[in-house]
Amino acid sequence: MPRSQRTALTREDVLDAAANLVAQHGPEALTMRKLAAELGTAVTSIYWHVGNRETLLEELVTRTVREMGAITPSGRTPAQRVVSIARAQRRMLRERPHLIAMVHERGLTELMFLPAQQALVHEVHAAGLRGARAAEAVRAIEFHVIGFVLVERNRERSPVQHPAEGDLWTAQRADQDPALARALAAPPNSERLYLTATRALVNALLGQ
Amino acid sequence: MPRSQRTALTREDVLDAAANLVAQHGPEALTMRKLAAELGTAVTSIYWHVGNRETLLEELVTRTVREMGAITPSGRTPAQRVVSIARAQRRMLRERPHLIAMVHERGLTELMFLPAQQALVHEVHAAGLRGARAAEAVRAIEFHVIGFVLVERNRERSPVQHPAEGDLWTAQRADQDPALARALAAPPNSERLYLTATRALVNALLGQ
DNA sequence: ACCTGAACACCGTTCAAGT
DNA sequence: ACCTGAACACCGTTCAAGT
Repeated sequence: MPRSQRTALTREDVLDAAANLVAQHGPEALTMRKLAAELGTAVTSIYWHVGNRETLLEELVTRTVREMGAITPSGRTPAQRVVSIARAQRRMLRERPHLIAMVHERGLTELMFLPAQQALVHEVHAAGLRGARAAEAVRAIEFHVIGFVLVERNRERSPVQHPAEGDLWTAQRADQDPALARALAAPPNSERLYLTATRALVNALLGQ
Repeated sequence: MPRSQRTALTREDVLDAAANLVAQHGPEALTMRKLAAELGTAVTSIYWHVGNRETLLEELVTRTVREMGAITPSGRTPAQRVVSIARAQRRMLRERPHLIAMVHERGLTELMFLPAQQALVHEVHAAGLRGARAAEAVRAIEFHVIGFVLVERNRERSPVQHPAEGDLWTAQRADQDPALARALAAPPNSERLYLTATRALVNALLGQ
């Protein structure tokens, strides 16, 4: 949908159109020529507004980092509140896969997670951890959350597996445990797995 | 270093040169023209041997998957052996960052991890878990290992953080805990963090 | 201040032609 | 069976020129 010709092209117009392209089809779909076509202008006017492709992407990343912020923990115990933070983060991350991937690539994950990190510090403190030990717990949780979402995304994007998942697991291979073989042959229930793993880790770290 | 002109170019020559380029500078450094220059041939002879760029990368990925295999757990208890598997995997993954990233992108992580997965099943079984519960434990550990390495890589590749890490954390923000603030301001000790997090998770999952 | 087309140096890929 | 150069359709970017 080309933009109305009535008003002059603005930097915001360019950024919005670019964000749209990236959100829908990923950064590789953002070519300067496609973007120009989308906006109904010459390729070169884009350069006037945003410099070049790299700074354009950079700007989209900065926007995303700014947007990710509000964290409101819920639950009675510190452990429950930490788990609620972890779940909220996963949800937010999964809503913007392409943009988040770009934030990752540019090494701004840390900055993006600062608000959540502060909330985690608060909870870990409430659970009685202090100093270096508290810091390690916070980081272990952060790595877990981000790592899980990365792995999850990865699996979802993946094309058909070379050997289909089911073929890899037979009862013989699973030490004669057919139920185990069946469970490993099926795709994992990420929601449930995330909750189990998060709870296990948090409980172990907070020592409860 | 251009290859000797004495013998005919083989498919292996092409793959080796490509693997070198990718291992050193990442897949974006692999252009057909650079590769041809490296091999001292015309761009188009590469096509005769390997089809096109995509199948060339595909072949490198297949090689990498094949190479990652041998896992020999060590330790007395199942929990210790699981931790030893997790550590070995992290080491192997960190040795081939670019190639591993390509395996991830193509969704072959699962296949690559099958041998390790079988070892994990064995240990989880030895710890007394069965059926769906055992499967979930295995998967939680796998997600943890892969996720951790992904996050770690991510942080290492990252350029200078927009606000330097130290600036983000002051004692006020850390609930009046200077030691905590100091720990969060410094870059994490990944080795130690990995061990702590892995042990916490494994112990919680195996119920020991 | 904003927009334009032409031109440049790169890509991956195809193809007809050579040996 | 293997290799070649020419040509095509794409890129991002620069620049002098327009209004």
